[in-house]
Amino acid sequence: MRSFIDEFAIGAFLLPAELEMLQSGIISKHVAKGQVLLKKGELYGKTYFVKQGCLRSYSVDEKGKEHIFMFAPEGWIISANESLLPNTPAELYIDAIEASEIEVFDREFMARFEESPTVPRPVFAKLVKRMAVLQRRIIMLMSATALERYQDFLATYPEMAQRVPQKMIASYLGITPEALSKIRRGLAKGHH
Amino acid sequence: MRSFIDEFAIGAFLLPAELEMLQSGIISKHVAKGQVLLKKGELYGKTYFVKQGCLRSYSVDEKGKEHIFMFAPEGWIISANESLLPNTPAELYIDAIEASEIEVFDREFMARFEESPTVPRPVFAKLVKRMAVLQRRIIMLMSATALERYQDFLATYPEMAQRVPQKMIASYLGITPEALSKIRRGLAKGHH
DNA sequence: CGTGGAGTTGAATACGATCAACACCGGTGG
DNA sequence: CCACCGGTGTTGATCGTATTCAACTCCACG
Repeated sequence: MRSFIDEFAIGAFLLPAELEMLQSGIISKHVAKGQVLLKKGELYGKTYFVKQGCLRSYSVDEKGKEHIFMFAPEGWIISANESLLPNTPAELYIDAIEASEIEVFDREFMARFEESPTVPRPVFAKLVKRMAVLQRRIIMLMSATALERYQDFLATYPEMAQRVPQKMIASYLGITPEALSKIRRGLAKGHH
Repeated sequence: MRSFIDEFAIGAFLLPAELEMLQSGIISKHVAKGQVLLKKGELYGKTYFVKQGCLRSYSVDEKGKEHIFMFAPEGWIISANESLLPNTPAELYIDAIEASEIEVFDREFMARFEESPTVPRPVFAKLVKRMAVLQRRIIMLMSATALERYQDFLATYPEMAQRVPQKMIASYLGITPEALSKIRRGLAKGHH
């Protein structure tokens, strides 16, 4: 169960004193399944690193329907506004879909992070990788059918299909649970 | 017509010698309307800064249909794989939809950039802002109708609606030109 | 001029949403 | 231990939105 500091090799960029100060801004905690960590509109949107378990971020539209923006299993970072900017209200909800061990980067931590005139490359690299994921998702949403998106999801995140309930996969794919059920039926039939 | 160096105040982070070296890796050039700058699959995907004019990046699906990933008017940076990683094949096409003045960051520039253990905060901040744009787009694609997405596009990029042909807006919204035409008719009728 | 791309319109179609009903567990409490 | 319950997933009927295909207009540009 690696910590954020381990995962990003942040230590290598800092003096021991700086490292300790940074660590003091990171709070480890346990969250129960279903626990809501952040609600849309909250200020000082915290950022979370998942050591164990799985979080998700999602929006809720006018009709009360949830749309999952991302899943965050072990090793992932998740925040409520993809902008890590301070004082901007969260755009998403975040909750735990499994009992999880997480690290919380609080307001002071983010502020300290903001002050630095440069950003460690591993952090930048992680962001860049995530951009690629989002880009791919947009292209898929624009050009692929629900079936194709589901197959792509299975190929890209085989483990998630086991871990999360089907209705959440549907929510992530941008379709209804009923539609996903029918797609799966079609796959089962057509396969032999 | 600001340059990349101006726009991101990169100069403030560097010694004069470093700055000059950096500038030597940036090539200014003029591209004609319709000119293709980068094709999907090319290695060493270059990155472009738009001083004047407008570029776009897009994918082409199996049926030959184009899907516009982003427009890049003045002051924007655009690249073919959102990952600025070296040696990864471009995932998108890039071309000029207007005659444009651009700055090209070539392979050496990117390599030099990659070597640095840290990233200037303005560059990071720009990336973070773009993430927020992509996040919003994904939520819209999943939860909003074509009409809502069009209205959101008009509100968010009022100038683009004037500059680019309608079929490209449709392509950006993830719908067909016919569908957009009908949506516009509906708006015109319903409005008085 | 005339030609081709852009936009519009209409008819037929397809894909996914909605609504409603039901089967299938996995608890929880009697 | 069993009965009940709520949540998850399935199925079918119907509806709506956007696609596809084809025809036509209108310019911009050669």
